[in-house]
Amino acid sequence: MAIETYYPFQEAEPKWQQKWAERGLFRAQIDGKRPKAYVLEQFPYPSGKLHMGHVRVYTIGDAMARFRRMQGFDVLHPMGFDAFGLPAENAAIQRGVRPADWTEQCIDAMRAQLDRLGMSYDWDREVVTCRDDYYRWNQWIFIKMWEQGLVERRKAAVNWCPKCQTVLANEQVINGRCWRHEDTEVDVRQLDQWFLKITDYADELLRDLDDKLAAWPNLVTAQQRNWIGRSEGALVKFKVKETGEDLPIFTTRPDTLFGVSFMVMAPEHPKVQEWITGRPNEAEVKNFINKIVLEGRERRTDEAAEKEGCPLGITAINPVNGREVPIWIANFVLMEYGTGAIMAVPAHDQRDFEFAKKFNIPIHVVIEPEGQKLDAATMTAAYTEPGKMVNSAQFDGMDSVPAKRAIVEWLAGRNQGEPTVQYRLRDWLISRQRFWGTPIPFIYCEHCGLVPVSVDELPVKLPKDAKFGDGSPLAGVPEFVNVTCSKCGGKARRETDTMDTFFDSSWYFLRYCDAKNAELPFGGEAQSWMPVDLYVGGKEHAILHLLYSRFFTKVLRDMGLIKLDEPFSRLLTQGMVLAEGRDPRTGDVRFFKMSKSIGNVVDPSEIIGQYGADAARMFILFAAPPDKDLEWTTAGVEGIARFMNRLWRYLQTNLEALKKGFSENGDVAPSELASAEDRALLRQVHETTRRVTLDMGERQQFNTAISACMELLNALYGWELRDDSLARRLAATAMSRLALLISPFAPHLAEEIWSQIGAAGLVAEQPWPEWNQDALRVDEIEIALQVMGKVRGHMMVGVSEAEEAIKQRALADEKVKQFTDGKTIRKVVYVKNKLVNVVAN
RNA sequence: GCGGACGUGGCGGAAUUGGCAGACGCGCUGGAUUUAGGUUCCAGUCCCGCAAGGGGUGGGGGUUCAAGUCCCCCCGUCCGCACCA
Repeated sequence: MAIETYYPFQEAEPKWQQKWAERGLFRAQIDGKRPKAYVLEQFPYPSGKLHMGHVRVYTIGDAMARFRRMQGFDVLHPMGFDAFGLPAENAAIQRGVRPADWTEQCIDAMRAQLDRLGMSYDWDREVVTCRDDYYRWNQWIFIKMWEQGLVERRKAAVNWCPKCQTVLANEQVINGRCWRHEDTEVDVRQLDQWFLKITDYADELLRDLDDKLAAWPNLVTAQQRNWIGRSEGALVKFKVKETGEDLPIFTTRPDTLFGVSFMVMAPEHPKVQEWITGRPNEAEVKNFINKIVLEGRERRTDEAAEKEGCPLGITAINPVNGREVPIWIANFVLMEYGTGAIMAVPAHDQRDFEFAKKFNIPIHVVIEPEGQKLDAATMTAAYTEPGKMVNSAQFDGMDSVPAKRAIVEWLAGRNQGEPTVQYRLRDWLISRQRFWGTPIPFIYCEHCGLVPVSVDELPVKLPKDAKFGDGSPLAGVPEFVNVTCSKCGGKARRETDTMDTFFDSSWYFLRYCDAKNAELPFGGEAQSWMPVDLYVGGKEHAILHLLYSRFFTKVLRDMGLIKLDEPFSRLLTQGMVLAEGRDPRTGDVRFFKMSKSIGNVVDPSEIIGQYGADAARMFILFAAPPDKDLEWTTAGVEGIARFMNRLWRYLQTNLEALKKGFSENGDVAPSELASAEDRALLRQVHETTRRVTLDMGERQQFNTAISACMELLNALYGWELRDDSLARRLAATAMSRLALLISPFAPHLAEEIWSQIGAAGLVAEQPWPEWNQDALRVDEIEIALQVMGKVRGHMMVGVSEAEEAIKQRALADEKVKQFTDGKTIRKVVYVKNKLVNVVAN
């Protein structure tokens, strides 16, 4: 009769969690003698409840942290909370609770859940961004940035989310909609706002992607490259005939300059208003501008949108040939990019071509494909490829590619243009008209104007209460707003905008290194711990958090706070957790991202209650490689629980033998074993050790590491545990090894096995096991016998057997003979320890 | 359109450098234990075939003694950006 034995995780898990805490095993210390490993997962927003996605990131990070600790690294594995943000304000509106109280409650609940999962954090370093011992350093950094000229307050066209009731950074607008409200289009408003000059670092942010972040996933570096959008070209000055002023434009195609047949300015271009004022068509132009602006940016930037334009009735003079061309305004030219004005070459740019056709503007061909003539009258599309220059004066006959440079040099010599680089990246709009964020430490003095708060007056604390609902909550708190100027003592008004919460998360990884520093945001300890060796987080931050953090690191470096170019040497972007659900539209059953609307959310607490934290952790690591999406299935979790119980049952069934074996003389050495079965098992113990070590350390493939452990257990079940000392010791070697190897994934079960078998101390403080090359060695190995690349049989060979002898034996093999019969042997290939391939025809 | 990732059994996924495709797990089939169900254990499970054998990693070509892996051309899926001059 089968023994009904189950691993009692309900008792075991809290017991070991308490022991780890008592021993302070996860407190990070660095002595410089041992290698360090900074393992970090993106900290959560404290919503009050962990979801499966959290469990996945934190399990991956914890497995790595535990592994590195056992390997003898000094490990920093901290946790904290990204605690500023709108949900706390919504809670204030809906339930009348203070954002601070609500947030702190949520933090307590989430910390408890993380502990229940057995996460090995150094809680002494906890960082909570909404506490003033953290956000005061946001303010400090902000003022230092101001001093460095990296902060600007200026009027600009900015994105406004009507739901958030605040402005957003460009990175937070997705297809014209708010990143938190997919259903909400953002408006464009002209407002005075605070910007961080991330564009000053555009070039370095781009360059370092190539070499310093070679270990990052391509997906992320490619997205960042795309976002920064470097583009080389030239600035060319056209002269406006009617006013004598310059109209500078940016182009990547100076080789097409001789083909310019019109110019286009963005409708918002400030010069437009100026130049048309008092002209006969003033009203017409203004009507057009209004129409375009009212359409909204999203409609306007849709590629499918019809090209619309309006001539200004003024002319520009082409610096290369003196040709006079009309200036238009049109919906497809954006004020934010380049100079807000372009030269249009319909023959060689598809947009310009469509526009010219629509409005009957001449087309001048200036580049032709090798050996071919282009006729402007019959062209149906722009020719955008390189080719031979024509109709371009002294440049005729040149290849268009080198001609770019030649033309720019020629222009530069006459002071009419210069080579230049444009970026798509915009400065980071950092101010928010919200309450629950870091107050921007500035005041507006009636006499002195904009004055930064002096750093020794920090923090500028948030008031406890405010009125939520309408407009900026801080503006409605007079005690907060009304101040005296620190310079002149006169009446002043405090800035009521707060910082984008991405400011908070752009440097929290540095604060963990020195979390209690009261003098500086962080000190020298950061130099010892940084960079983060493994950063685990979601792909959704590919540009946003990850770009901002890179920017901050470079800024803080240039302020002299740390010597460091990049914060995260290795990045692991984990996939989503999916579960089966029914498509609300088609009714199909398939896997979806867990969501309330589909009703396929699996609550981690329920899983922990039913199967235990270890089963949840192990399933998550086993079901898919970390960077891929994971399909959550109950059957899969049960499969893992079954493995854990099988392991447990082996221990219980053979407990006396294992305890005895463990107490007798330690691990078995290869030289002690005679029988082939024993040697095979010991070899597998070491082979498993090797595989798990490499899968974890080199490849971060936890799924295959766990498979290897399963195979070892299967082998142990298939091996006969005899009633003798050697066999007992071998079984104990295998069992104790399994405890060590699974401990990064299932730390509680590992401790329970370790203690039951009679081992001293905690698994969490054991050194990681090493594999023994002697144990891996074999005398004989089975190789494949192939004829013409097809496997026809197998054969045992001695590891030191001569190649020639092996080939002869292979040729003499019955199966091989059967397939080579009547054919000529052309060649015999031997691959050591793998196969013999006979080529015969 | 540009950029990135990917395509292997019924399913999740394995396969360091080109070297026995399908490890491990789920599911399924048969059997044992059990009053029964569950649990547990044993055997099987890429496809065709009674077998010998043949076919097989999205499709088509190529290199090679040997290709899931390398090269070329297609097809498809997913993700990001998108009138950026």
